[in-house]
Amino acid sequence: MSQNAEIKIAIVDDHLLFSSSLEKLINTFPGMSVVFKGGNGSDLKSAMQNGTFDADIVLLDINMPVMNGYETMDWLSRVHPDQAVLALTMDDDEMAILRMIRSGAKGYLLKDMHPEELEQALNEVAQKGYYHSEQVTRTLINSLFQEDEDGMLNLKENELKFLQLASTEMTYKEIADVMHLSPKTIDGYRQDLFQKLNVKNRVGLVMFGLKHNLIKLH
Amino acid sequence: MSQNAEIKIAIVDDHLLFSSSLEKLINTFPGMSVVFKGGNGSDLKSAMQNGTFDADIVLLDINMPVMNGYETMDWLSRVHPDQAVLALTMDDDEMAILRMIRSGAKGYLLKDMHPEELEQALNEVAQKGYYHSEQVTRTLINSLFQEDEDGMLNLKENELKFLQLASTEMTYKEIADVMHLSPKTIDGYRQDLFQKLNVKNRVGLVMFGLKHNLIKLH
DNA sequence: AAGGTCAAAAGGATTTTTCCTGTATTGTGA
DNA sequence: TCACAATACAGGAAAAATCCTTTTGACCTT
Repeated sequence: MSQNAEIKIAIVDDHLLFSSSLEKLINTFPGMSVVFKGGNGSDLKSAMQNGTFDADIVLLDINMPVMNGYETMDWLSRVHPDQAVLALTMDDDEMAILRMIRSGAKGYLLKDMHPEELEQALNEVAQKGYYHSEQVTRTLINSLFQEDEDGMLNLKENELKFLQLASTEMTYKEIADVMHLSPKTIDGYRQDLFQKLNVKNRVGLVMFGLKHNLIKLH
Repeated sequence: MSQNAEIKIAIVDDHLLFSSSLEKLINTFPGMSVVFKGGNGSDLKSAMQNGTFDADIVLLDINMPVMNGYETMDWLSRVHPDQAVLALTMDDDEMAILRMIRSGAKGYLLKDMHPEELEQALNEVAQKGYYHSEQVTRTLINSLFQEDEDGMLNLKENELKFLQLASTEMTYKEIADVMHLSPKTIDGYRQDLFQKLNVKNRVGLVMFGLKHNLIKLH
């Protein structure tokens, strides 16, 4: 992206009204234009695989159906590690921010930000390669002082799956069946997670999972 | 609002990026313009009490801090019953829709709608006084065939309080203490709610409460 | 080969949740 | 006043969840 060329933006967000509106807004920013809109990660993936895709910056929503922001970010950092991506979401949840940054996002934006800040963010990413708002920076610094926060992110495959099943009405025995594991193993996961996430019971587990977007509201 | 005058729109949404973007979009619709933006119900209330407010249609988000869509709608239908309001939100939750319609909203829009549909909705409300998308209409018709849906809304004071406490890590005995009731009474509430809401256990209760905005994510 | 780590699983016990049925009290309309 | 519904509460028991400690087997390191 040379200094004088237009900055080309892609928007990936399942709320059509939002992405269409955002497109209008961005098109009013000098030197920028929206060249792609998609409703989920799969749309973006298809476009990139078609070869028709050519955006400098991807604005990526986190909460989407089909292929959400995390999955999309993971895929991008594997297949197109140089693609600049700005995560764009409603909540300033600490783990969500950390997870996206870790997966290679160049910045993290909140939907209640000021439009001017968006313009600034897009320009900075185009020039400097990254952008972090005060808000996000504060969150990141915060996390440095929480040594245990680290353990929270690192849920293993099975622990995450269990966590998600724990938010259904299944008994642990039924969860064990579904996961093809012994009820005693499930009990082990449960116990580990209680300690790791600092909760007292299954309800605490569910609330934690929802708060940190590990569980969807079925 | 005469036939040839501009339709004046107010947007109430806590996500500044969204409301600013939406403003740009709406301003591209012929014969419409945004005359007010607010971040929550209180902003709207202040503006209307100042007398400076003059919008034909209010686009009202439901999930907002400080004064949310429900509270705002209730206030509006008391103090300004003739103000046309379109609820605008992310989720197509049945109870949310019913609650807004009941409070007097002229229509219910989803944030993943097509921009053209928004234009159509705004025009219809300006002319006919109401707008209901197929999606919402379907939901409403649906609710007619669910006789018990009504019972869902009608949670008694204590049942609601219990439901909210059930989403904490307290045991039922502790909940009983907090509510100054016998554990056996709490057990009664639990049993009634399980049946009324058609869930199997406490996790189901919590998920139901969250889905229908009876419980907040602490 | 010995030692260490890790995931899966088990034994065994306690607490909590869940279920079903039944009672006492109170207010309310016929 | 009597019947009825609603609410708070109780007894008793089965099922599920929770807790704590150990074992097993696979894999890796030294």
